Amino acid sequence: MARHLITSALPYINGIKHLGNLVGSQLPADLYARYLRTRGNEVMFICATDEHGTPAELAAAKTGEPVAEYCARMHGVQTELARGFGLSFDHYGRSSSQRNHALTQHFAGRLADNDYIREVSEKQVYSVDDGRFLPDRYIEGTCPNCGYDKARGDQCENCTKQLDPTDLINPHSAISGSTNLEVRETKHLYLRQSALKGEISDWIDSKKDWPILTTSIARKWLNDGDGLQDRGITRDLHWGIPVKRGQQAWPGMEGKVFYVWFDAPIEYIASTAEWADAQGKADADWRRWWRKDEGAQDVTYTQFMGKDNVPFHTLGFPATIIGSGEPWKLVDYIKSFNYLTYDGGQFSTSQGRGVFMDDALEILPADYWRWWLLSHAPESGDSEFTWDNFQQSVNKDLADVLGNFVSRITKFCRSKFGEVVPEGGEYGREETALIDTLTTRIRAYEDFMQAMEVRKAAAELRGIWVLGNEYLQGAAPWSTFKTDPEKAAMQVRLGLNLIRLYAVLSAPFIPFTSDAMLAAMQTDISDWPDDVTAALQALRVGHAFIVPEVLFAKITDEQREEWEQRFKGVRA
RNA sequence: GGGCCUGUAGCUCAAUGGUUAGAGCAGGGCGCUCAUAACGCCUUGGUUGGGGGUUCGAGUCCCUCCGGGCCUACCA
Repeated sequence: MARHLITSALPYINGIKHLGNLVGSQLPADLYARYLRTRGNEVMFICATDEHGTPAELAAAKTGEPVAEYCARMHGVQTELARGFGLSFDHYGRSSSQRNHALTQHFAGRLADNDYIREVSEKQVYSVDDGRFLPDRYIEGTCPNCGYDKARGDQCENCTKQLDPTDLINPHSAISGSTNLEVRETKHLYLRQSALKGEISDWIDSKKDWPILTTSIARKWLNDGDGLQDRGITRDLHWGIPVKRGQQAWPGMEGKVFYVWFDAPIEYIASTAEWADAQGKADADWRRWWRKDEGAQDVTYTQFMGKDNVPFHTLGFPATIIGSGEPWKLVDYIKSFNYLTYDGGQFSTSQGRGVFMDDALEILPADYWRWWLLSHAPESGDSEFTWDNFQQSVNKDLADVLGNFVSRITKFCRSKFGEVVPEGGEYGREETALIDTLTTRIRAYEDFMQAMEVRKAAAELRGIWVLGNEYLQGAAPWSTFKTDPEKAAMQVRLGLNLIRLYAVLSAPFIPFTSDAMLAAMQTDISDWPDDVTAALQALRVGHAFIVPEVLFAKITDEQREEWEQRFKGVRA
């Protein structure tokens, strides 16, 4: 039994995530975790909310809540939504946890001890009226290059010129509008990534099987310009992990916190510790997933993330781990995704554009979304969500191919034999042919799942569903019943067993429906079909079942049009 | 500006440099009547964005042009 550690990129705390966020990390990670579990592996699937940084403080200020309360509340909201989508985290932690405080401070201390930290004194813009230093992008003004009056301090969106905040004409705070800005001197810690460039570069080069998207982004950062740059890992904010050197005070760093991108990946580890705490387990129980000297040497660690997260996971976090000089587990495989776009534009949390997780669950069950998103996962390039495509795909795949298959065989059985697996008849040529084809396709499905080829796995699974309809059409029990009822019984028995088989195979994609299918078949036998012939005999003669409700109601044209209108603009 | 990704049927996508570029959906025809007007079979549909080059052979490699997207280090 292999051991698999799986992490999904941490969703940021400042609001409800949209479908693009979901499909870029949490959902495919869940697919993989569920698959590996059902294949008998020991799995630790970890996620958490990412709670620090300026946007969290501003979001809290907007609602009038203290930031700690805001984060606690939003963590609760996101936890419920994760549950609603069937995300099977072993633990959904918080980057603001005490575990993460201690670990982040520990890593900083180790990095300092190993001379991978340097102090840098720099000048930053301070907004007197806001009472805070402003990140470059929170300063607005007129672009000196093109005259655009809403240029940001890091870049002008209009002419794309890169800017320094001090370049702006009439600079003002993007938060309050205040022009009462001054440049102040402040001191920060930098992680000397440049000193680790060689090691990180060699490590990336050794990953021959990683997606091009992952390695090309990493190489770009490693080799662009002067190569990998040192990175500031502290900020002048109130909300965050106080800068400490291990458990010691860090002279000169009083009142400062670690940069959110320094502590967020460490939360993968901390969240596993939170899991142990929540389960009443010992430290050794989480450390065996992370410390190669305490049991993690045989762990396979896979990370899932959108492409925007790749630099921090290929460079920053590995630099932290390598630089610590301690035997923490480095990631073995990074599965990265492009973006899902919405009707030709971008999904946007800040602009409220697109479909958000709460809206999605309000209008349709989770499995509709899981199936569409995973079968259209943006693996080779950005992919687009349109209501038309969504309606067509879901109706065809789920309602017609799978749902209707379950419906037709259970209802036929009920009308001819009752709600019980019928007796009689033996397999003939058609049945052995079906089993051969099923076996071939299930093995292909396993390969795609193992390789995290999400779309191909979905297509293969769909193909397996189709085999059921093909079989029924050829076998035609409604015909054979008239001349050879025993043969019809055998055909129906096989059909009913296919439902159970499909429930098991489909569980990683559509777990709720899978449960409903098993419930209808009144069985909890969910072993993986290593032997298809045996798997198709799980429901024995005389076993009672229930004809289930329609598994997937179709999306009507009226619904599609209504949703198209409803989600057209921006939401408040 | 620089870098990376991408462009294949009406749509969404496949195709270690190697038969005649394949699937699903949509469209057309036939069949079936168990089923959510569902299912099955057959079928139409391509100058692989344009142009050059390398090769016995290019969707695939090289050059160039055009279109789309992303990143470019203080948002996360």
